[in-house]
Amino acid sequence: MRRVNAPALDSGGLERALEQLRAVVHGKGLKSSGVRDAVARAALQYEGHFTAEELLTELRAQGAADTHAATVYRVLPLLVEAGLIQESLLSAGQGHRYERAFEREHHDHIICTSCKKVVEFEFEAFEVLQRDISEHLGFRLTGHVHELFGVCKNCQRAT
Amino acid sequence: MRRVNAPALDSGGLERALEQLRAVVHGKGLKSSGVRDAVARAALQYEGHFTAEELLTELRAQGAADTHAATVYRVLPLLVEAGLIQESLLSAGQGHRYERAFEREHHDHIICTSCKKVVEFEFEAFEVLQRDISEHLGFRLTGHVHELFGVCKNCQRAT
DNA sequence: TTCTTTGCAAACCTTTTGCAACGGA
DNA sequence: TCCGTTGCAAAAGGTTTGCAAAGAA
Repeated sequence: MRRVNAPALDSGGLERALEQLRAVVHGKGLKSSGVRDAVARAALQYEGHFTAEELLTELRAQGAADTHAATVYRVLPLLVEAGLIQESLLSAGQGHRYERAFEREHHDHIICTSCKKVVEFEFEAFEVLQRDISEHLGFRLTGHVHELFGVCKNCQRAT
Repeated sequence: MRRVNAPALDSGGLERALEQLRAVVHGKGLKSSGVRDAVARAALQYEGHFTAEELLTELRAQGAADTHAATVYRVLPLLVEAGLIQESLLSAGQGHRYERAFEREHHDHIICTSCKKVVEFEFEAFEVLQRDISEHLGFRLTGHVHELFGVCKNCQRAT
């Protein structure tokens, strides 16, 4: 088991990601667009987890003042489909959350219910067991959600 | 690992559950009520997973014609607090889902992404590993969400 | 030019809240 | 009687959609 960190995507990675997005977009018979690329860039460079609303705020802070919420909501599923981001922190309620998936390794989350801190980790044994179980139950495994909740060291001490 | 089934709650279990609800309610300085008990009964007897809306439909089908959605939304968190039901199928999107928790063992879910079938299972090894990991990361584990997605045997064949 | 994308506003859906009437202890 | 509960309607929060103008190929 090990913690997993999310180093920022460098400009090369950003380029590769946008390239991948364009490939998917063209593959679907759609067109590229500057606005969509801007949303993708903001999502890829966002540090940590974000909602549509938070991404919009970030976009506006970056100068894309007239980007509209509806556009962000329209672009996010495309970015998921292209593998640039993925849904995450499903249990957080109210508002879907996303995080970068492009050039980032698989991981699960443990969340402090007191201070909301999120630690990301990877544990191969889980992955193996999940595949075993799925097979036993007659399923071909395609994905999973695995979130742990607890109280972190800091918050335990504070009590 | 084993499949876990949810046998219906018999009238004795129903009585115990309502008793437990009353205890929690009184413990909070609140009052019992017929409407709340009716919502609890419908929730406890609901087969499978349900949303607030679905529970409301069921209630009305059972003759509680004037029960209002707002009431259901107000009662559900109480039922969770009293341990009669729990949130479940977080990943299903649009609308919180619940299932009975009272006199029912812990389990996780695997969902067929094609036909939406849900199989419930219990795997002690997961529980142990989760505790280990949490400890390693400095957390005191208090809960988790674990949902697997895949394609069930039937749907694999159908392809 | 031909479609797709975007901004805008309105619609939607689920859930929450204020309030007056009702009901339990 | 006192205070919590309920129905109702309105509001709120997140997301989707119809439409005309703007943009990509």
